[in-house]
Amino acid sequence: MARPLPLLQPRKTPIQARSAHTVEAIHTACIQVLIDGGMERLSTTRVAARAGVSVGSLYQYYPNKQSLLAAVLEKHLMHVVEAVEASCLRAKGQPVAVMAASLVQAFIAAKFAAPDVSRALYSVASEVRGEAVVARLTQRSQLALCDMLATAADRRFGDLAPISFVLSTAVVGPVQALLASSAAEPVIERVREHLVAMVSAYLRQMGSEVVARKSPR
Amino acid sequence: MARPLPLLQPRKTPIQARSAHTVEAIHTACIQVLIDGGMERLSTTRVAARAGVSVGSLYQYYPNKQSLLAAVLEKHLMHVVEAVEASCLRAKGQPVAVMAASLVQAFIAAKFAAPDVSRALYSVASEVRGEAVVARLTQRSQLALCDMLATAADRRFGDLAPISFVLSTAVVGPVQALLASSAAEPVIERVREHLVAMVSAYLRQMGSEVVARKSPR
Amino acid sequence: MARPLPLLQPRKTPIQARSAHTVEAIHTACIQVLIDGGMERLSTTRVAARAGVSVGSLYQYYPNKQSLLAAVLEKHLMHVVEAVEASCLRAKGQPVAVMAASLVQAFIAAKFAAPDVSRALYSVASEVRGEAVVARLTQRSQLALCDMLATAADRRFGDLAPISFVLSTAVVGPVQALLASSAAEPVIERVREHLVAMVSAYLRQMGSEVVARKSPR
Amino acid sequence: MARPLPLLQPRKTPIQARSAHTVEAIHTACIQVLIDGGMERLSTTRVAARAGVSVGSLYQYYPNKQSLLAAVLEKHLMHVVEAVEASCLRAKGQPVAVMAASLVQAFIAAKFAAPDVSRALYSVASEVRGEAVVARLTQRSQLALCDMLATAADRRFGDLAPISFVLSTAVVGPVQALLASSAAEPVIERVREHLVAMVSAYLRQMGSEVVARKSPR
DNA sequence: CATGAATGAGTCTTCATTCAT
DNA sequence: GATGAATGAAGACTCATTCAT
Repeated sequence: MARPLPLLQPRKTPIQARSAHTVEAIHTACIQVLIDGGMERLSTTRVAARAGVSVGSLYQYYPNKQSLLAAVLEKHLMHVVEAVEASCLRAKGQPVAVMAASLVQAFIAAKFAAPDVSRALYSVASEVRGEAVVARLTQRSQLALCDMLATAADRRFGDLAPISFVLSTAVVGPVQALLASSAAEPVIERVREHLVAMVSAYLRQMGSEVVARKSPR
Repeated sequence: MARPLPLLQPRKTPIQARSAHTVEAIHTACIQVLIDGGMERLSTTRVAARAGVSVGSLYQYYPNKQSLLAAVLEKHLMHVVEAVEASCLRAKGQPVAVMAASLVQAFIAAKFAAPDVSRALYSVASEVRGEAVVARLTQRSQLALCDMLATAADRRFGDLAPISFVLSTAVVGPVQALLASSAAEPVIERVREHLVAMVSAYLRQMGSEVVARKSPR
Repeated sequence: MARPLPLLQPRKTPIQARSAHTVEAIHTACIQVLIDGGMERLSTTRVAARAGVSVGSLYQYYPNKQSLLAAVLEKHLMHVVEAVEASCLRAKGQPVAVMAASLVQAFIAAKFAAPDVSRALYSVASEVRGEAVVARLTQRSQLALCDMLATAADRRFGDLAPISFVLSTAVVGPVQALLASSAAEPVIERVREHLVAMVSAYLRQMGSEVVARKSPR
Repeated sequence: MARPLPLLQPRKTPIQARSAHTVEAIHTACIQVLIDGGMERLSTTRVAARAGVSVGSLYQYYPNKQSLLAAVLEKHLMHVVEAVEASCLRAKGQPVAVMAASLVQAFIAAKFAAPDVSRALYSVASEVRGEAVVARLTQRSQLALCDMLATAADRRFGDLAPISFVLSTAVVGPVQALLASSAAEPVIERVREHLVAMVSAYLRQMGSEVVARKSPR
């Protein structure tokens, strides 16, 4: 990946800049092709053509098709995970109701920022390599969730593992269904409220109540 | 497509004695191939070979690869839906906690009856044709859920649509994750309890409490 | 072809009657399939289905696809040849202008009686087996033409062979072009007049003038 | 499709040095296969093999089998059309008898330059795509014919459309028949004389005589 | 380094033909 | 005699990947 840079570099890493641009173009093209053709129609040639580069160049950056897909999926899911992590940080020390709202809100916002992209990547996620990526990033989310949950203002939890597992996976079903049906905004809104309610109720249920003091922490 | 109604349609059946066997063999082979190769390695030739029939025979019963996959997916999901429907019938008139337990239990049991099959079919579900099948059967589940929810002993619900939507989709995420990670029995057990708790809490939360009387019915 | 008839036959050759009907149905179906799919889409299965019989039955009457096509082509061309023969008989002893008109008229009428059939069969005619059929029937036409030409009232011909050859082939080009372009009636009419003029002029040119007597034979 | 205009389009040419060779090889191979197997036995695999390239290469230059055939047919017919056009130019201003001779001579020469190729391509011409090519090029011939006929030294014509139509189509029948029967040289010669006579007589018949003056050029 | 022509195994699908019922 | 299920070779076409330029 990190090829040795030639010794002289008049401008800011010109070659890397070019590479970065190419990689970015390939990445975008891959998603485009996926959106309007699905996994079925995706081919390295097509992606390269759409990106405006040669197939050869594509293979310069990705050793094979699978790795390209994995990279694209990873980047997309990374966004989602980062959104979740950020929301976890923001909700630290808050009551579980706030946590639930923050979490669900962040997840849905991230997924619906580019619904067609999210939709297109589901078929990538169910590939062999894709599942590994999903698993890895899901675990990362769980870490952030555990971190957050441990600081809940109004609840104390026993084993955080199953809770974070459920939290990190329970919303994907409904969201996937919404994406698949190209649901309208108000429908999404209503479902989001329900999910907040569900998660909130779940957390309240699973945690033992903490007697409120003056300043929690 | 048109499943034979139990007692009618005497015609065609005699000759189909063999056909039925062939179709069944193809069906099974398709799942086998899917299990040990995934969508990536699934080809009509491979399926036919595994079924011990010629490709030609496969195409006698399915106009193309997609329709074969759709049929296989449909049959599998139908089992799940039927399990859900049965559980909904059984839990009618019970308190929501019972409903939650019944539902989650039925869904997980159905999915884990043949974990590898369930796992293998996720990649089929994310195909174009697959999504349609999923959507159709999900809706059918929702009908059964609405039916059940309307009879809850301890709660009364306003708009059942979003609730049945959430119920029918919220458990698939966790279950999919469990399947993907080939989770061990105790883990599954623990998650199931959590899911029951979550669904139960959600339903209690969304419904307005009914003052208990002398047990209606 | 002529299978031995069983010894007892109460009605008018019942088996043959049935066979004849089946053969006819297959024949018609073959043309239909040809018309709306071309040679490309023609298959024995399709023809049999369209004829309402089983493939097996089709193979009872025709040993293979080629022979079916040859038979269908032959039957069609036979109509044309018979029309030409009839016109030759009618024009016997007439002046060449009348012969020309009679011939061209008959040929065009025969071809345009069912334009789509004529059109569809061109692709059959260019098959290996088809060319043989065409050659054979063309020769038969030439015999009739020779017969007729020898009786022309106003001209005497030397070598009839090349003349009958040219006559039997010169009109097919224009007619084929008209069929291919689905020309409208008035266009066809105009071209027919031209062809009559051409053939007429040709015959007048090639024959040595006969001094008109009182009763030309 | 877009034939390279002689002096323009410098781009792509360098790399095409090889491509050109490949394309040429495919073209030739296609004709070879056609000659010794007919449309029936023509397959892209076979053509590629005969050309000494891979199927993939064939598909790099032709999107599908049909387009390959259309291209091959077009190239062949183009030769014929160009021969006709050239003969039309040469015969401009001559008497119709000369025109007839020039035209028939050119057509027959073009077709018999490579009789097996001409023969092989008849089956291509009766394909769907082939008919379109034939129609297009026939029209182009008609333009040249009209141009020529308008300058006839000894005749003046009314509506040139039907005449050019008949001229451009009337000789193909006899020629096709000669090709099909692999006629010997003297037979061809005799038929050619007849065709010249026929066309000549036709043109004299259809045009109104022009009073010869001091030879207007 | 980029390019894109070439490869050829592999995919889906069709179809003539046979044969057990 | 009729049927139509089964066969499997063969066809059209695709695509990941390589490598000479």
